[in-house]
Amino acid sequence: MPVKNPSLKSAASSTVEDYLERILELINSKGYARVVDIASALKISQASVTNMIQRLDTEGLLNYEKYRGLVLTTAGEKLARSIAHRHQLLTDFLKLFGIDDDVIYHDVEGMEHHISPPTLRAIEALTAQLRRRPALLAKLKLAGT
Amino acid sequence: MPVKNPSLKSAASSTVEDYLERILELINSKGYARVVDIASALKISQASVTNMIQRLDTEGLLNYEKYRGLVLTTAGEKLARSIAHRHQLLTDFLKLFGIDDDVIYHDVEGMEHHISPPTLRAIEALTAQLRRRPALLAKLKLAGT
DNA sequence: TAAATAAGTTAGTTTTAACTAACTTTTGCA
DNA sequence: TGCAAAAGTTAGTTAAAACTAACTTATTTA
Ligand SMILES: [Mn+2]
Ligand SMILES: [Mn+2]
Ligand SMILES: [Mn+2]
Ligand SMILES: [Mn+2]
Repeated sequence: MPVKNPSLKSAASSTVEDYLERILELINSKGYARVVDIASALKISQASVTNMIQRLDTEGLLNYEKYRGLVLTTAGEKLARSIAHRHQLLTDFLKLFGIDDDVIYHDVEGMEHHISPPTLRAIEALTAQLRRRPALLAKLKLAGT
Repeated sequence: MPVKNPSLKSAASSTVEDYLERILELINSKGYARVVDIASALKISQASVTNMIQRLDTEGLLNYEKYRGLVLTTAGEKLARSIAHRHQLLTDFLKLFGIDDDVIYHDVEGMEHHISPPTLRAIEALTAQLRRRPALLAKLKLAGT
């Protein structure tokens, strides 16, 4: 079921979003993103990664030099950052409830691609409010046992 | 990106979940689910629906008699109900924030397939608590302008 | 610095879930 | 009752995104 995702300006597919997210993460943590590391982070083959990188280059989200390496373009970095930010907000929200980190990661990794800006803003504001209400959160955690 | 969804006993794909959800909805509203109505609800071709119905029959989620009609099996109905319930809980949650109905529907339709039971329980409990705190909700709605 | 290993690429294949076109069955109505 | 329209089915095609196998380029190390 190809559900269109209008949540970000340049409507990228879930797949593209996950690649960009991983690439930015690798650049932030080690300074560069190699094919082999992207592949291992996404648990897919290097061949698939090469293929996608070439596509992202074509789409202007990164510049790629064969066999050498890649850098995100301004557009690519901006998009990657918004994807990472959305992931973080959703994670922060779910962390309020004492859900297992693995479960949170799994759920966020799937749902993030389907959250529109209005919904994300609501969740962000809600998270901020809930953080100021430990009593309410305590009640919720009890309910979850 | 084939993200496995362990959120329901018999791990059905997002696609299967959407079909079952539509089928149950049609049965609830008009008493039966025809190929042509499932197709129009999901905005896909009748041929695709026929194909999926045959698959769901094979998988034991419904009984299908060619050219005649279908009924959900006990397993199929149980699964469909849990899918519908999850959809409802997520909708109830997002309705708290004054998000447009269209946006809510779109987001829920996508994210529902990636919400694990613990996350769903947390959201359910949170919704119940927030309903008792109109002041907090009012504050959130202001933030969203 | 040459051989071995690691990394990256290409070509072709697979899977899933759509699609269209042509056909069959059922239903509704003159 | 029979025929046209609606509904449903089949067969073959397409597209996205994965895969494997074989190949090329780069890096490491003896
Ligand atoms: Mn993510
Ligand atoms: Mn993701
Ligand atoms: Mn739904
Ligand atoms: Mn859905």
